[in-house]
Amino acid sequence: MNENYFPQELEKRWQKFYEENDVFKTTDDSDKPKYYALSMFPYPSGKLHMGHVRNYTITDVIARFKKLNGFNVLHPIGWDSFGLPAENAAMQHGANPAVWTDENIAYMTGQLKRLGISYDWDREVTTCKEDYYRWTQWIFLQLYKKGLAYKKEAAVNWCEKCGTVLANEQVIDGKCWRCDSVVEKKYLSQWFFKITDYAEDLLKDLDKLKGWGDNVKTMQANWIGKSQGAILKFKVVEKDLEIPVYTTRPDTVHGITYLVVAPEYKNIEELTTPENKQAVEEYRANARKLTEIERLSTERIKTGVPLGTHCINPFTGEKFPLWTADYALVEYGTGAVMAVPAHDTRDYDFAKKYNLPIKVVIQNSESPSDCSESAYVEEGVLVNSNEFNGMKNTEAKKAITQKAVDNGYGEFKTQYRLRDWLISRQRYWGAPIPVVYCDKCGIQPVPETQLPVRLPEDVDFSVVGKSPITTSPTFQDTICPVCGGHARRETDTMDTFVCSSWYYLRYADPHNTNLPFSKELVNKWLPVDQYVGGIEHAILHLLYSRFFTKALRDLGLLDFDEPFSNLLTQGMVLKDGSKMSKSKGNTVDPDEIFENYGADTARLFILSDSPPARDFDWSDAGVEGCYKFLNRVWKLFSNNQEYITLDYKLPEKLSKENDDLVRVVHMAIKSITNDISHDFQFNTVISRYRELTNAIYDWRGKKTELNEEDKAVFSFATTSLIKLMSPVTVFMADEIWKELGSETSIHDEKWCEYDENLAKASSITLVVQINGKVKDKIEADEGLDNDSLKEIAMNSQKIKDLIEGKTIVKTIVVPKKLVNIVVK
RNA sequence: GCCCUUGUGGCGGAAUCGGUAGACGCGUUGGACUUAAAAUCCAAUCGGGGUUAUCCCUCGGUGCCAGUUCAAGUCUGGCCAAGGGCACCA
Repeated sequence: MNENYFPQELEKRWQKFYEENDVFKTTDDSDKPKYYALSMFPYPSGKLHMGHVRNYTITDVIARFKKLNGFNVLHPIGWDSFGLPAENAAMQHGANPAVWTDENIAYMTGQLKRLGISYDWDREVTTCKEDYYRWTQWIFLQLYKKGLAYKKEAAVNWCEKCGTVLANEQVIDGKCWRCDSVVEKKYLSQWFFKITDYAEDLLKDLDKLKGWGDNVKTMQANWIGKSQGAILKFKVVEKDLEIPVYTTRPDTVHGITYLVVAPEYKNIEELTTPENKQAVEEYRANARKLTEIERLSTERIKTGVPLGTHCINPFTGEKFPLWTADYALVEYGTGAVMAVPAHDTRDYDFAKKYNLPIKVVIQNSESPSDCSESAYVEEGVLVNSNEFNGMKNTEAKKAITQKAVDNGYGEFKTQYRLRDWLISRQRYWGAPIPVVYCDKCGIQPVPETQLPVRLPEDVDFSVVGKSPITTSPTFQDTICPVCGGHARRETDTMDTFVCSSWYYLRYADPHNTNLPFSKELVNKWLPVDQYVGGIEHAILHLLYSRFFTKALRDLGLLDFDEPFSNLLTQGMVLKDGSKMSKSKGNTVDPDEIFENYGADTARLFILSDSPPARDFDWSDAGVEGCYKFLNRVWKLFSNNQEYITLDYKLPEKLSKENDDLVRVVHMAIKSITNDISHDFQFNTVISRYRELTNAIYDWRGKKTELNEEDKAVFSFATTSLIKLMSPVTVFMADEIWKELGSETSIHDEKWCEYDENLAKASSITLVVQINGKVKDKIEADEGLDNDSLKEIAMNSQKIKDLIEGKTIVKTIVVPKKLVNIVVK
């Protein structure tokens, strides 16, 4: 064994060995219980960054730990490989996106292997390959048949820079999630998935996700945005029309003083009188020009114009005017709002500005407000509300809605904020949407037998302002599957989030050529036992995947409701207090770390300083410290190889110091096992490695000669240490194991077991408190009962002096730990 | 405005049940080895005060203010700050 640790040489050797011997292959037929560990698959951007390293190392340690504990572990990887960067690179360098993507995948695959992640590469899934995207298209067709995929004209989010539409989830603060440019509204006919059909399911089933953090669950709940209220219908005086509004405050219905429709409201022209037409047209044109950001700004002063027409309040018979204002949103509720200025702050501001009446209908009985200064939005009792006067407003919500239901001008209504998922993209590098447009038959799905609809290669990537796919001379012209006549292919491709919404299912059955996956295999491996990835996917990917799982369940393709039982959202990797990014120039290249210190040091360090869920601050000194520690472990073995054997036998009876070391080992096994299995607290796991190493060094330092008993104890301690470290420092562990004479890999060993009786010190430190303050510490035997502990405490000279002349009120004894004497 | 998360030394962070606050590491300081440096090893390291025959004693201390308790980083109530999410959603 080399005296010194040379990770560069040994890691390369082991990597080659693992690859040649296919050691991480997972079989479907095993008696062992299954465990599915999954990292969010990467976009093949070119190189791994430290966030990847952290993500994959965490999952790898979990996978390896489960394998050592007797599970049949599925730990796959793949590539989320459709998307804009490949296309942009193609435009800039004239390269084909497929070639660019393949090169990146090849390089990053090499990095993952260097990092020592135990993937079953046989199950690798690449979303841009035909054998994958044909099934993405197939799933689209199943959703289409079920009515869950549809095309409609709508105001959609348009990113000019990316040249495509975006889903609501991809618009962050009015800006594109990818390129940060301001998003505009456009009216376009686009493909949607009907995720809103699952709004209630997606919300309700969050309760089933015990293994998810509350932060992610509340983010999803907020996004789904359920609210309960009523639809109330108001007759228009001047026209034979009815305007339905959605409200969560039917209790305030007697306080309506005007009604607002959105500028894009469908009947707005009909509702406008000739005298008001010009002003309304101008207002609407203006509203159209505003960006989403301007329009949604809460600081902006509310504006609007009257339409000239009126509605009747069926509860009071009162007539009130109709207005249009852009604070009413066409896409939420019915696009119309009943305005109760007295009890809604937005309506209040608007009414003040335009001198509209304010009518109080809810009051706090103790301190009535006339709403001359501000709206009263708290709970209270109804006034000016006919038969409902005196009723609590919480009860009135129900009673008033019921009256509307009974009289045919209203209904109870649950409303969600969630919108349908816009999946069309006007881009080349994605899975083509498998439909054609026939001049006679209209929209027709491509028959399953004709899948995949291949991406054309005869395209011009240099075009500006349209998708390269439209430049193909061969792609668009096709034949209608129904009538055989001329048809055009859809040129939009699918959002890459469609591809990533089912990849975790494909891993269960990656080579299936008849179906995306067999029901049997997907039910066997899923749900994912542990999913690990970044918090940035809290809504996007995780919500879409949950939707897909539910939709595929309803299609009869699988039998579970939720795809991911446990979710670990890892924190960001920071350097100097901010997120590592190329623009800030504070990135650390994993290759450099592999080169200088080896992958084991990288793995150890990325787990060592923070718990996985928290942000991790990269420090060069920390890397150095981990490298030193590995050297220390290495030397423990290289300097003592002659005393360490794998087939040692611990004698029954041990000397005191040997017994102590054995106990330290058992304690380490216990705490490491607990820390990994409970919260994946790898930072404390690594602390235990260091403590155990320190304890072994201390023990060794006291011995010049080792007798047979010593050698057995030393062997037990050192081999336990390296086994405990093996999920983290994978190469070093295998190398040392081999040097110790093993024919088989340390990764095929069983996890260390501990004896509860030995996993504690042979003596205890009895803490003696007076009035809750520590006054003395006394070494005592481990097995003493409470009375004996009390006696020991009372016999302490120090304690005797301190309680001299005082009255003992009572004495509390915590078994094996503490005596507290309460004195006056 | 609403919701979630987090507040512990110079720093990252430990601390099953309420029971020794600061494990482990980084950094710093001192020492050993060395011609010297690096590496390595040893020791010290929350703050104030006392005594300094360096071993103790004592007080304070986990964002702030109260409370419960023999005992609170941990439980309860009320605040404050930071990070994140949602938001003219009717």
